[in-house]
Amino acid sequence: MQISSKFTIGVHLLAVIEYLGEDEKVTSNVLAGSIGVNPVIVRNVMGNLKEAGLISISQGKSGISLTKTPERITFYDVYKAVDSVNDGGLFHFHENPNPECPIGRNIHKAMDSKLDRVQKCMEDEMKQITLADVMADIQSELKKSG
Amino acid sequence: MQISSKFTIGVHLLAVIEYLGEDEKVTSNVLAGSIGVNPVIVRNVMGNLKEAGLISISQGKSGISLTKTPERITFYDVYKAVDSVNDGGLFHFHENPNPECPIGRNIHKAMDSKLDRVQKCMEDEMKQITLADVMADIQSELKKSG
DNA sequence: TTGCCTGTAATGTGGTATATTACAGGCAGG
DNA sequence: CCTGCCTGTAATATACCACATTACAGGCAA
Repeated sequence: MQISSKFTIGVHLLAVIEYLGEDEKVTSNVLAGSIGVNPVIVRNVMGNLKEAGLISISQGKSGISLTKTPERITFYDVYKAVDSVNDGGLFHFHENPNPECPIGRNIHKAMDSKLDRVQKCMEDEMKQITLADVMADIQSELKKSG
Repeated sequence: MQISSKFTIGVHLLAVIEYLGEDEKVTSNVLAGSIGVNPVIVRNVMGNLKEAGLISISQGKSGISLTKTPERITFYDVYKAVDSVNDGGLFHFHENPNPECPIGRNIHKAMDSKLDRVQKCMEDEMKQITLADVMADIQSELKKSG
């Protein structure tokens, strides 16, 4: 299993908006071209990011733009915005443990808090990484390879 | 997306072995009965755990038993044993970023190390949680509700 | 008012998780 | 020795989900 590519698509999308945003009109087709996925996927992710208040969308000259500075947009923001992990949580628990069995009856209670702890740890780490970090790495790559 | 239930099945399975192991012969059918999944799934997970050196399997009186104490079996051990996350990593990266685009050309390099960091953080947390912790919670639940 | 752009629905498709059946091989215990 | 349960594993079915694709309605801008 893997976390949906909507997450990396979301980050990519924000990076392009930040990079081109000032000079060029950014549309879902431009974004789809850079990301290499269907424009409809982009529009859906765009919608998620807009709902989450990370971008604003207009059809005017500006097109799509960030509502915050890259320093204030974290991986966690994007991850939550695009619903990378559904309500059931990161871990898929087997659904029919046997209530007749002492273990089966209690395994959920015994494990849930621990799994939450693991998931929260991952999410906290995502809060530490920002779009600005990604932009910095991209800039340094661009400087290297021209 | 979610991490395969093979992981929680694996932990459940180990818990049952630890709980019944001394008194009763534990077979894949017994385990499947407690876990509520098909015996073949159990046998596959059993195979994974055996390869990882967490359990030993015999057809004798003892049936299946742990090779380590519960204190020395971590969530991470089980997670790795059952291949919860495939080689591509926890995050599914979109596969065709456009090399013509300065962002598309560098997004992978810019994000990969950060995503690895997040995944590693999760895995490190899993190393902190042992089968003994789960058994303790189950025991305390059993004490409560009889 | 014309044209691009977004929003969204409907449908297709491939991949993956789990279930299920079937059967070969092996060790255990009588 | 041989019978029977148990493991290991392959083959197949099914259901679900991610992503692709087409289509079209509505809106804002020039």
